[in-house]
Amino acid sequence: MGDDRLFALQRRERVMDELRRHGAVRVRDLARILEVSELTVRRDIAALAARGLLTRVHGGATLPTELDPATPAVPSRRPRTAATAFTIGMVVPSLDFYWPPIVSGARASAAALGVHIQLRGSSYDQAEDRRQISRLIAAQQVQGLLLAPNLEGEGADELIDWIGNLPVPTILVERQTPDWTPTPRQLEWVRSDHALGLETAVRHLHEHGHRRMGLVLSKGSPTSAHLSVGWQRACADLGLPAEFVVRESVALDVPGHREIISRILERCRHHRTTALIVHSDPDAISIAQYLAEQGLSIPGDIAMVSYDDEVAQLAEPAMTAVRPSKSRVGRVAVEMMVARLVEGKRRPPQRVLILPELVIRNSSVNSTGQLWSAATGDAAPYT
Amino acid sequence: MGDDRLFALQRRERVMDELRRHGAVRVRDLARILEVSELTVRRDIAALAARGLLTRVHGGATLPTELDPATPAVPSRRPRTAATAFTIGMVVPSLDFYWPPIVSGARASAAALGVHIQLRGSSYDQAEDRRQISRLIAAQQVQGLLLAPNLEGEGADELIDWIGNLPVPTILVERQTPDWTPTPRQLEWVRSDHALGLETAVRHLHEHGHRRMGLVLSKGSPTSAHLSVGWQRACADLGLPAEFVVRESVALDVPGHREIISRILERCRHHRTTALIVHSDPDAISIAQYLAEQGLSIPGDIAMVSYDDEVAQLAEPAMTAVRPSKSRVGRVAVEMMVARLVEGKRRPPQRVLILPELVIRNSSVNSTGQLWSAATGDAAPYT
DNA sequence: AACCAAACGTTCAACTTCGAACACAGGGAG
DNA sequence: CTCCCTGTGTTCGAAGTTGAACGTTTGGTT
Repeated sequence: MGDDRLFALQRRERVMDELRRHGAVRVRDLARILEVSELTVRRDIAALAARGLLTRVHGGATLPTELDPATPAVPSRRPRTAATAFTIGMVVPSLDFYWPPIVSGARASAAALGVHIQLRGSSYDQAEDRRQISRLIAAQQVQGLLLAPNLEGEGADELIDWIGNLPVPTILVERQTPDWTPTPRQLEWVRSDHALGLETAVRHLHEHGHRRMGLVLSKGSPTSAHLSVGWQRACADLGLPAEFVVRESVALDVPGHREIISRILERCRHHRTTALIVHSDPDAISIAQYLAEQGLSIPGDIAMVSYDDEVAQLAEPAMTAVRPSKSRVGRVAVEMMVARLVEGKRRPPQRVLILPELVIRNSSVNSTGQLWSAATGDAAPYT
Repeated sequence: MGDDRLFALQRRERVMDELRRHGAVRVRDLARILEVSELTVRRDIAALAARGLLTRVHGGATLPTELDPATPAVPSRRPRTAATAFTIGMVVPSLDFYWPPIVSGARASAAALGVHIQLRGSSYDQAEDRRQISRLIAAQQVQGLLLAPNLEGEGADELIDWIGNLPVPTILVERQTPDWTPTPRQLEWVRSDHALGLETAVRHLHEHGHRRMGLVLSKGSPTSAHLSVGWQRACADLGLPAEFVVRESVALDVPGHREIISRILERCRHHRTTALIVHSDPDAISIAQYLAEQGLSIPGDIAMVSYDDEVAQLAEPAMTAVRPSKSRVGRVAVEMMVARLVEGKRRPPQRVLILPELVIRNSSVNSTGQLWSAATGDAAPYT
């Protein structure tokens, strides 16, 4: 095709381009610029308007607007279900550990917004992640994907690239990409700010006089990396030694957990450590139980803060814990996806951090302090 | 006849905008501002009133009210979630530079959600920030605050602490605190990811073969710090020299801008620089103009990318630009605040990054590339 | 209560834009 | 090669938009 005329589709793309640049376009101007008749331009505009990409006005078109007289004045009752009832695919690495609150938050939000969720469990394995995602795509049933693939190890970059080129929009959940991704659009994500959560714990203990702390991390959890970052940052800021880190699971069901805990306490004595931050409630409870057996008091001899707050309140004494709001992560993920599906490419990519809360109970400050803290808790700035 | 008159729909948007800004409008004033007859304004107002977007009154119109005699007593009106009609205070450092799109995004979102916005202009000065914020608090009229204080220089930490202890919830807009803040709750914020935006520009130029680039930053803009971060990061990742950075404003209204530009081009020649990224469209346009005068072609001799995309499309050639969606920042800020006000303390703090888009025009790749880009644009993952 | 100026609505006219009908060109399938 | 479909252009009556003129209503003032 030797002539420089554009294909219809290209021309419409240019119309949208002009529109985005100027906010409004005039049929007459477009006809001149594109070197086609005004009627053709009108037909283009009509086609684009039919897809809701712009709003027709007498003489041209503007960016889509609520004032569009073509859309019914009062959508009145249900702006919800009318929205073509989206189905969102969700692939999480585990269905019985860490993820249930996230999934349930997502489900609740989906129900409220009138969309469906197709859930797939994967393992913490990239090949399995891909298989599950491919199946969802192949079924042609989902308009968007919430993913939590394994991004550690070798194939991470390639996997990110693959995800970014899937034919439906994707949002990563509890995962973070490098800032810049080589994908057509920058990937979106929503995750808990675990680093900040851990920092909050360290500073809480620091405020109550502790100067030597230890950190016990669950082995093999993707959360550990973030916790480690927060630990380093907090210790650096506060001028604390950051070397006391143990990477061992010590929950009651781990064989040999008593020996590991015993070694940890050995280190505590040696370093004069007065506080421990423990990832995962079961591990914290296990340590608390061992301490009790040894006749050591919490928080008198050792203060403890647990990270996760699933069952921390069941410990004896009730355990101060950092609580990342997992259900909120699921909820925000669904809300973001619905917004993306409704608004399409007009919506710029977003990335959201959900900040964990510190729930102060009795394992970190003695109960008089607890009372005080509860009192001021109620007097917090707003309700 | 370059008809610069607005379309009817745009005019009506302006009417709604004025209305949101002032709470009420007069037919006479609108006719003068919009440069149409009063009759036309009346017709617009009548049309908007018919959709329930405003209430007609003798002489003009006001925001919709239940007292509107035109509306029947049937409560089948819009989704007036405003059972409690929140008022949100907003303090921005400037009312005529950078901030108007953010404010207007916030206003539109507020109107959609049925809340009011009280706007205060400050300067880029902490004392003035405090005064404006204090006034809003003292008036007892606002239930929440969107703030963009100056957090550079001495008193930043103290100011953050002060803000965190205000008696109403606050959200920072286009500002970021240190990760951890010593406030009762961690501060929330929403901001453009300018660093990522700049990184996108660098990588775009890198993809098209440029290996030596320069960065021109507006002097004294709070955005510059972020841009500098993105520049360092991108150059480090790509293995490019990162030393060519100029911190001078070179817009046409800066005295001596020609000398500065001339020195910049001198450096370009010396370093064999083939691409420039320029913060702020006016500065980029100014440089483009100078290049044209010198007989240098864009992008042939020097490729250019502008940062901000306010007027980049008006340059000759139309300028490739990074566009941070400012209106979206305002919109998300209001949505976050309303969510916070509705949900109270149950809602964990959130922090949101809005990612800028790269708008590829003709100053960075030659126009054959444009055709290609338009064609593949249609094949984008989703619509 | 009477009055007046401003605001409003109706009607008509000038002008612009829209779209239906028909004609024509070009590429792909049979 | 022909047929057919899609996309495009021209013409012309229909429909939409705006503003001037003028009579009517409204809100406030004397």
